[in-house]
Amino acid sequence: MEQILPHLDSVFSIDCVLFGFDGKELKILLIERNEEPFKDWWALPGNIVGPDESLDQSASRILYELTGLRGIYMEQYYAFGDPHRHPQGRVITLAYYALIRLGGDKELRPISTYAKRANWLPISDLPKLAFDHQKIYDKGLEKIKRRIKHQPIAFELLPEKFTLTQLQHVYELVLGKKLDKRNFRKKIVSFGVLKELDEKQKGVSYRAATLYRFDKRKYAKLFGKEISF
Amino acid sequence: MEQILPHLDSVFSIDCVLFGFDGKELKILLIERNEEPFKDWWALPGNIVGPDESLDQSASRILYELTGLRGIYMEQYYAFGDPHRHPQGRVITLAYYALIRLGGDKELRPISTYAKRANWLPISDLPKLAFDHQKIYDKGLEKIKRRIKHQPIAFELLPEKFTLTQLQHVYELVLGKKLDKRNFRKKIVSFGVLKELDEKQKGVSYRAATLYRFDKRKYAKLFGKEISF
DNA sequence: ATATAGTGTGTATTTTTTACACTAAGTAAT
DNA sequence: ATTACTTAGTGTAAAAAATACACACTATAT
Repeated sequence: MEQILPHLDSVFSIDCVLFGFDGKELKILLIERNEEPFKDWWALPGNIVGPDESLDQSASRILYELTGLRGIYMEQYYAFGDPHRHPQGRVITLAYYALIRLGGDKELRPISTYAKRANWLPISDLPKLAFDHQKIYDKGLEKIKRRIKHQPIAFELLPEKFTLTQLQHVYELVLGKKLDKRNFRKKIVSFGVLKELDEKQKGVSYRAATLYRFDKRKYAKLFGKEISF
Repeated sequence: MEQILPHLDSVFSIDCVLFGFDGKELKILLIERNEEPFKDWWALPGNIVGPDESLDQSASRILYELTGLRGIYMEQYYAFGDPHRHPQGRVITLAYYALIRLGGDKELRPISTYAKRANWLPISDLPKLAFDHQKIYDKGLEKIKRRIKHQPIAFELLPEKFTLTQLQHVYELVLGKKLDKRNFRKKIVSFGVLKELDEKQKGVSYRAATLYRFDKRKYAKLFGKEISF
């Protein structure tokens, strides 16, 4: 950390807080750095914005390179630019978040060349993070807490077909509090973005719950409108 | 516009959407550019971030240089970085907004060296703006519309002492719709951030309204909590 | 058949939101 | 001093939304 490092010209990067849900816990994707500075530390995946990329494009590319995923709802939420946040020079980083369903059908291939490894770690037990990444993560969590109350983004964390209990679980994890089952169902159904399927959950050793799908058409109409949790 | 301009290295700037309220209209501060590109166009006031400035510091400095104001609530709300948004090179700009009371006690001195002049123009009748500034402004307006519903920021647009009617007027302008007087008063008072003064409005040719002040201590307690309009 | 574990449902109460109209107070003009 | 004018300031009833709360059902495993 204290060794002499080359100076960089002013550059901008994008760091992603990828929230993932595996059915049980909320996790974020972290990489273990293989290079100075902060060698061997855990850090948010991120990269430099290319000279001819738009910011959103760049974020999508970075997400793709790190996870193999495409078509994920991502949103820029803040710029971090403390002059000393990066020891090698002035690097302003734009923070994006994404919500991702883990496990199940598609496997992720979080391969990044500049990292020793990548891993989904539960947010309940995060290691110390490189740079100001703790701050970036904190603000990201705060953002989705706020946003999940007003916009239907929770579905992004779930597989295509899900049960209402799973959906409630997501809300409870993100908001950090228990919700009443009956009231939750009443409300979420009243938004009208869920489609009840003729299908039941499988592989459980108890009464199987009805599966729901997220209705994109109705979602499109609702988007922009205020909903409230 | 089509002449050859020097190429800039990657840089970041800050552009401010300064919303001002003069008692009647919502306005924003614009400057008329005196240099290429977009010479003679109206543009949002903005500037390059200095090498040793934090972003918020930089935003405060820029606001100060452009208006002479200090201690104004400002917030970064988005980064705009289309690769071709600036004809001279890749310039990512961080958008900040501020809410400002116009007229009254302190006069603004919106002096900027690189501009022919600066002017507060009503948002109901804006000229064509340079660069992607229309987009930046649009998103800023959208942001404060959303924020004014959930956080007590409307006061920033009013003088220290104000009437409830004035406050309602601000809400109506920002939200773009009429509100019911009685319901508005009930609600705004119930938030508990207003202090009723023993003082009346002066200089009006009708019954003078009671003045209110914004109670900063209660505000501090409320801040972070959700309120809802 | 029985134990187990999660599913799925309704109602009464409280709180919040909405809709709505007149009197009071001060100023200006005559 | 009367009158006209303009905005301030107030309450209630109805509707809608949020909350609190408990038990029977169903599928599986043993």
